[in-house]
Amino acid sequence: MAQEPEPRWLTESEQDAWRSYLRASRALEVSLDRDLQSHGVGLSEYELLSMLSEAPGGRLRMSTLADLVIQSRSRVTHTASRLEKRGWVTRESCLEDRRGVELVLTPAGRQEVVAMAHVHVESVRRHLVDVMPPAQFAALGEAMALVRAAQDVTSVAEPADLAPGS
Amino acid sequence: MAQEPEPRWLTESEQDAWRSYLRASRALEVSLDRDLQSHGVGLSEYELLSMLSEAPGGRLRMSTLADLVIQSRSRVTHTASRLEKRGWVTRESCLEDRRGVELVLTPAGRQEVVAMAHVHVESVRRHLVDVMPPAQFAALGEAMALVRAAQDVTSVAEPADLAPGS
DNA sequence: GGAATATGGTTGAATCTTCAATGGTTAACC
DNA sequence: GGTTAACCATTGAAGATTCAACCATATTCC
Repeated sequence: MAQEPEPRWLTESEQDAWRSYLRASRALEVSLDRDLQSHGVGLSEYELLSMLSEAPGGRLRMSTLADLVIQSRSRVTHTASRLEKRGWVTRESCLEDRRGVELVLTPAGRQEVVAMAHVHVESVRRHLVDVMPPAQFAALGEAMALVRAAQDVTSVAEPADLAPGS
Repeated sequence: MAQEPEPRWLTESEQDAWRSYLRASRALEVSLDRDLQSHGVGLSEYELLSMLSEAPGGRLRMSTLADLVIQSRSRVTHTASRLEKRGWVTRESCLEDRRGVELVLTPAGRQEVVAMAHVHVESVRRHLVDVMPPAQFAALGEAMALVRAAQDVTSVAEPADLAPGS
């Protein structure tokens, strides 16, 4: 309500770095998506299948999955339904917690993920990993790990208070 | 068609860095989006308005805009229509090239962008810039600039041959 | 034990994005 | 000059995502 104080604008070099990040991350996403289209999935669907394939028994609870891939529960529900139609996953209700549902990778699904992984890893190399020296890529990873860590602390007190002024 | 050669899988540390990137970039997008929701726009809409606000005369051709923000022309058309309904932009047909259309920021639109920018820059600082030392952030920017550059060369011969096997 | 609250997941509608097809304009070619 | 090919932007339908409301089960607290 009060007169807004002038924000701390980015310096020119911060601005440059931020723009580079924004544009590159967008372009990267487009490329990775496009390469996966050969298997009829986008990156976010692949991530989901990929997490499943790494989990013991190829099974994971919906909410765990949602947290892992950073997608809303609703989105995971819808995506799971689509993947189920294709015969790549099935749903099973949890034994311990009957509210829960586990998503299970089918044999056909596993076969597909493997095929996708081949395409995907080459894609990630070509568009990201191999475009810079290994040390630089490692540094990129470390910087992004900091970003991720910062997100956590910021949004711990989040699900409840989404209405700053009400 | 031939037996696929085993792909060059990522090493463990490459894998770690890639995962960090993927998760952090997703989480970051969510946070930046959420902070902008207070003004009823997402990051991609803001980007569009922002580009417009920086352009001389607050005007830019649709296709230029699409390239700048890395979105499909169709998406920009639809988004522009929504922004137009809100009174933040108007369309004007080009004088030189009558195929073209220019999107023009209205005074009301400019006022909004300024308000959004205040929120946005603080958001970018909190979630990204200020979570690491300046030198590290600069390095992040440089790495991403390489990614961006690599995209360009990769997709130069792209619009035509999108069907590898047909 | 039982009410109140929190959690897990789904649903359908609204919204946004993608995709393929289209109309209008300009450039290239012969 | 006129045909052909490219480009710009839009359109509408199909597909994906978000949002709010909902049901079922678990947990908390008295």
